[in-house]
Amino acid sequence: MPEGHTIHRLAADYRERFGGRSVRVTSPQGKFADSAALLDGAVLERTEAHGKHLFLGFPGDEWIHIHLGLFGKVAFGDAPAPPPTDTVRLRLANPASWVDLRGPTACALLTDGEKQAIHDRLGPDPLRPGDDPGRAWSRISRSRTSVAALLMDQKVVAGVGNVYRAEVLFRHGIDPYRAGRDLTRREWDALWADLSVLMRDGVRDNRIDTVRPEHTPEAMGRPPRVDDHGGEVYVYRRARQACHVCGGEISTAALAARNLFWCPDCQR
DNA sequence: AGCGGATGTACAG
DNA sequence: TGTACCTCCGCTT
Repeated sequence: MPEGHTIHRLAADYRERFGGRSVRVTSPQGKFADSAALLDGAVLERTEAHGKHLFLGFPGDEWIHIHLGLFGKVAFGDAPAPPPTDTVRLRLANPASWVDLRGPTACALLTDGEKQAIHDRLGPDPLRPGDDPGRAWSRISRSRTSVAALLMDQKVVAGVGNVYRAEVLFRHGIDPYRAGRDLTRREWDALWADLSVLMRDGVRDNRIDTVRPEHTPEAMGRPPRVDDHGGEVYVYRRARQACHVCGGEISTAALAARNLFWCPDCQR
């Protein structure tokens, strides 16, 4: 699940169910138990997302910093909460709702300064209003690194993961191995604008859909595809299958320990 | 029962 | 560049 859209959605969901009220804070698994005890009963004042980082704000400029990593999961529900299992790192509960966090890469109590340090090392986020794509461009335009690697670098752009990377490069016909400095400003601005729209849709729908209406199975006269990850996409995890647009074979390769997917015919 | 992956990051060298 | 870490699920035996 977790690319930036998931985290922004979580920030909104935590706010809606728990914001502005006192919350019970526990760590059934124990790894966050000391901090949970400090916060138990405090009011959740605000929530915030930057890229894949989630921040839950409590009085005194104290923040729970959550990063889901690859495996982290969050589950919300209506009261009464079920008995927690021993993998629940963090549970929030109030009379109406509960939410469990499992398997995060990070769940820690931070000061305002420590939180600021995280913001400072992240690039602009297409989902944060006012974030400046020019900051990303200044790095991209000077880099010999591939645009595929740059899009995954959270210091360059915050929130893009393996699915949005593959999909946005396909939608713009860009070869993932092209060097950042060989991108034009126009191409970058178009990528950024597209990411903003795609990820905003992702927040709304809680899934990633990137296929334009004219390329859906219905529009192309194909059988509806069997969907194995929750959204309709052009290339992500479609290795050796037929491209929705040109019919050619989708390629895959390992790039920095992640699987890259692209259509060599459509992306040059 | 046991394995291999997975929308991620950090650190060692 | 490799490896460790977090958890769950679906596949194979």
